[in-house]
Amino acid sequence: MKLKDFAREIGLSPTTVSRALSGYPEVSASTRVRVMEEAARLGYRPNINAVRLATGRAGAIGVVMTKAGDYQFSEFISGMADRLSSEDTDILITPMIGHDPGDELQLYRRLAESRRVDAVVIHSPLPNDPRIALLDRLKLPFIVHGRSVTDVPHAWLDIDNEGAIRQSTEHLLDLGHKHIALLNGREGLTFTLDRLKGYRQALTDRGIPFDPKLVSHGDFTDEIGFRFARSALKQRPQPTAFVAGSMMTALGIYRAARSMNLVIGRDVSVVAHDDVFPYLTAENMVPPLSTTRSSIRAAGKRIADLLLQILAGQQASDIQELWPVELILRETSRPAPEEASV
Amino acid sequence: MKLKDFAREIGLSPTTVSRALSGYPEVSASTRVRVMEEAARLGYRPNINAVRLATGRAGAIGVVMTKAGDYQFSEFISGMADRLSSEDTDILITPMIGHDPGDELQLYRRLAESRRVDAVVIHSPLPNDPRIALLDRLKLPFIVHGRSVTDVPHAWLDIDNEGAIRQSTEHLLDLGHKHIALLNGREGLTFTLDRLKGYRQALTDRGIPFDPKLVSHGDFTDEIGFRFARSALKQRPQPTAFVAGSMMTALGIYRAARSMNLVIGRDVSVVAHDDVFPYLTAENMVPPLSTTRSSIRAAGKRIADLLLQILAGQQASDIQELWPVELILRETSRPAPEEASV
DNA sequence: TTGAAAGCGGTACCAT
DNA sequence: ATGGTACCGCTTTCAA
Repeated sequence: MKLKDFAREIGLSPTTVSRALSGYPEVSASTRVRVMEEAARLGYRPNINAVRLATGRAGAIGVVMTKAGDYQFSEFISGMADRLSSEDTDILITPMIGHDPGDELQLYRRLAESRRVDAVVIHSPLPNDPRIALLDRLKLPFIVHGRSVTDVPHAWLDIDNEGAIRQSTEHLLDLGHKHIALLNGREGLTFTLDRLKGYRQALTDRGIPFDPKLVSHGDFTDEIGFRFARSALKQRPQPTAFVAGSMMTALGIYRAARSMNLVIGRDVSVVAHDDVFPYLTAENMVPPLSTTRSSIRAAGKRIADLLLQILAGQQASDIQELWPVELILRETSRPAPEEASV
Repeated sequence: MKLKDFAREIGLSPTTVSRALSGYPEVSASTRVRVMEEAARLGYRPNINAVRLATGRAGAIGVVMTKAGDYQFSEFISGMADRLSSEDTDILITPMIGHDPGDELQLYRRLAESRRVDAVVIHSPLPNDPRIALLDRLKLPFIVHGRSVTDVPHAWLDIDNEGAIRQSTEHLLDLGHKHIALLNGREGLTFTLDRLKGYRQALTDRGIPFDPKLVSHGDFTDEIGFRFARSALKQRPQPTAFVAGSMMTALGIYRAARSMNLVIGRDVSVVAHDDVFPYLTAENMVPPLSTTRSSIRAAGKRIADLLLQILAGQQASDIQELWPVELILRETSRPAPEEASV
């Protein structure tokens, strides 16, 4: 059933029906109620494509699937979905084509040109991220999940990566650890740099020298955690503690320690960052893992909310949220073992 | 730039331009080439919403996010995205509202009515799944990832769950295990029933009695794996092997065994089903995990492909794919320990 | 092979 | 408060 038929059916003009259904103020309350009831009864629904063509709105928020196999992705999306379920806005997943950084820019360009999304989310920004400059130029509204360093004013939401890692490192230093390894994210990303900053700051404050051999970069996989932890644990002096970027890398560290007959929480301390996943929880690990915690699901939810605000006219450059991160002590951060002669 | 302007610009009618760009046969080759070149040069792109209104196509495939925190979700979506990146078809994630089964049906109804997707994917079907009957009635094309048991003819793609678990169980029986526990999926789902069937079949074939206390149901989380494994390992006779539904439950079993000072691969054997995740791989576990393997990413890719075929006119009821599952032996499936006096 | 014009199903301006 | 109607930008029938 189309608007015209429906309107005729209930003896009103298409205009009035459209207004009643869209919540315009100039319709009388009684008419509105009647229209809504009739619509429900007769099962009338506006054709979404017609609405979009007429209004110019796409009714969707775009998310580019940057790379395969990011296990944080679904939690984030799920958070967005949570917020958007009450709106008439969908999430549009656009596959990343090719592998060059240039391909990704091309993708955003096409997304903007095809007008199939009203706004997009940018993940894992670089300092001075070219996507930000591009979207600003294309005038496609966006919000950055994470932070960049750029002159282009824009909306962003980030967790306090620097503070989180500083806290973790300080906590381990408090426990007497002198050789603390850091499993950082992919090189070049802003959050990776922020984490390094937090780590170095904590060391500097205590007068502990920075040793680049104790820092690694890479994706958050169990594999990379395992490899780096093993090689780090073979160094002398042996590190007595790890600050891990994610739950997956922490799993790798556990595995590496076991493979070398070291006991987590006794020989080796670990603090990891936990994005909070329903299927793998820090308190359930053996031993329970000390973490800095920040829900990526909550971030997705809030980001959807902020985008809706931007689309409603809110100034994007006014939106900047830095979320604090909570350090939760469990059983993997323990006093450093006595200095052994190695 | 709109079609009209573009057409005027290059001295042709909108009709011809439209046809040239959409690959209609009646346009002369030279005209087509010229139009395409000019379009690229002048940056003309059809407005997607206008196309959709005119054609009635939504240009998107819908996926309902059934529940939060499914770590398989992003791999599957990523596979779909892979196939769709060359098409003008997006993936639309629709958040699940509410928690009743009825809410989900309502959601599909709205999805169909709003015509914002051309087709949908159904996950985790029940035998005789009501969603299938509904979509069939609503005439919204769909494919089932998994299988149902229904009179409604429909497209589906599934892995051979029964065969996979039968193989795993037989393998463990071959190794002399007599008490094999099964960590199955959520109760009532078709794949859960299929897996149980495979397990029981293998036992029956060897004349081993079925013990319901050795079977558990639930989500694929580390937590559930841990809990069930611990309680199973406290039973007498103690199970000497586990067939696990997922990598996450396998992690839980590893953890449970360690917490009871049992050694995986010696005291306790494990075979798990692996959906293949880039961030957590069976060969990297300690010890490397024997698995039945089937890529969920490949399934997503193929499902997108099949949906495109259906949208192109292929008969949905002709599409039924059952994927075999490969058993890969690593170090966690070993001969049963000598019968101990307990 | 090309073009004119009537849809597709709404929204929103301008009247009343 | 309600209605008439010109768009929104493309596709597709029909005619040439």
